[in-house]
Amino acid sequence: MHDIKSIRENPQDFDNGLKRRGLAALSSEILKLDQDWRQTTTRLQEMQSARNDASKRIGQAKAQKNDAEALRLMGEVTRLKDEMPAAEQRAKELEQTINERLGEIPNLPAADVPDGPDESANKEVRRTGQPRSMNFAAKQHFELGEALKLMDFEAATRMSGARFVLLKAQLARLERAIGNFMLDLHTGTFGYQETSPPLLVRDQAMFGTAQLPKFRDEQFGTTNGYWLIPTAEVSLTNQVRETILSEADMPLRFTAWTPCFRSEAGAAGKDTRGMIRMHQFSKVELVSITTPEQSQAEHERMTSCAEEVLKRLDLPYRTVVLCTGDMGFAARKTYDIEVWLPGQNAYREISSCSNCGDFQARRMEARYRPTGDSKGTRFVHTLNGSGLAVGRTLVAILENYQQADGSIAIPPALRPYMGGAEAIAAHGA
RNA sequence: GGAUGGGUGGCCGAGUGGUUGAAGGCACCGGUCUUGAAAACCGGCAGGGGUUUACGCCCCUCGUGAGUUCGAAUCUCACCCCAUCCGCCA
Repeated sequence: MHDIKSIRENPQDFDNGLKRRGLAALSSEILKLDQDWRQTTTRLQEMQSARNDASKRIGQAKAQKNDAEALRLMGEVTRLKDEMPAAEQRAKELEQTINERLGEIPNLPAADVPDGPDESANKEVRRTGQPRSMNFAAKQHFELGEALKLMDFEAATRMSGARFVLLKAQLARLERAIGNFMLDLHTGTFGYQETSPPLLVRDQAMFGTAQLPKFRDEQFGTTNGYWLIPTAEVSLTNQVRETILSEADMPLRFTAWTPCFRSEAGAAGKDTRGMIRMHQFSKVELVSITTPEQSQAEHERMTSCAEEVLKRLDLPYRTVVLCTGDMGFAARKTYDIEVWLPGQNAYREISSCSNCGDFQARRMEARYRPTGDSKGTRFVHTLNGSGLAVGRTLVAILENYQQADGSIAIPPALRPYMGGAEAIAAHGA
């Protein structure tokens, strides 16, 4: 949500930001509504003030038994009140319209975000690790998983339809190992607080992190008004909704390993094979709540925390900064981390780390009180990142650690979580 | 699902029609005292918005929205949320 005051003060900056995102200018339309609202409000407040004043004097007149004066004042108030309802209604309508419009406008890109229309304009900022050379043709993860008889798309489809998968035995355990490994790293080494949050949330929470109102179609909802979280970002970030924190509390760092649910509306035909794009997947999420001064450094830190997972798993990856046209709705700047998938011969997104600035905080009313200042509050900054997508990490391990015979080596960092096993043996071996 | 109780400032908690935006406590900020800290004491301290060059002035907010009234945190209605007990249940 944008600050109407900053639009008033810098309409040109606002429109420029939208333009960088490929959107039309909106400031003049918004400001026209705003001006109308302010005029209406000022007029209404004058009437309210006059009414309050007269009411007070009625009380005084009655106390002094001056019934004539009281009666006269009552008449005055009655006359005043004739005009008030219309102004009240008008002000309310305008306010609602403005809020609806503002709620559907995405965050503005940070100054150092490269301009561009789509992912082709994203900029690689670093490349880490070398794709392993294989003396055989690399297979894709679903070929490997199905050959192992441990990845069952058919059974999943029979009960749930497309975009679901059922993992078995060593692969099911591998998923658990990955999740545990990531949580241990982020809590133990990086100081994130492990959290086990609700997976069903209300409208307000989804509005807070900006899945609503614009992306309703991409969510799963229950028949009685709950939403299934599309990412733990929703639950973790909304922890601070409608609160006023102390500056000393920050930064707050939370992590959670949860299932995520996405309808994948609009993704028809994309990534239909395999488990790259599922209706349900698990992810370890990182969320930080910071002061405005801290958020930029925290963004770099968070990205490096996510990267560390890939380093420890010895998976090659590259980090890109998304261009203005490819960023998500709430982000002011985003790094994507893309892991190398030899079976696809491509880098594929495995993490997305975003600094949302105060955009979500405004929607959630998440504020803090600066130290040494007992008066006044400021909005916090919120950041979120995958640390990492667990399903896609499993995909990456399968493809990068595949052996000629179809078995999968287990990365050393995960072996303690796999009962010491060094490989997932080929079926029938 | 049934029954009851309840939603007040950062937190706890008074307050049932009239200068109450709200006692008291805690927290926080400033000060006195102290070698320093703590304690004690003194003072300050809700949020949002409009308007103003500024000082300031004004409006709104006691879950939300309607209503009664000259006037509502206080009365009425609807809704939302929370708690407890019962039922069901992992």
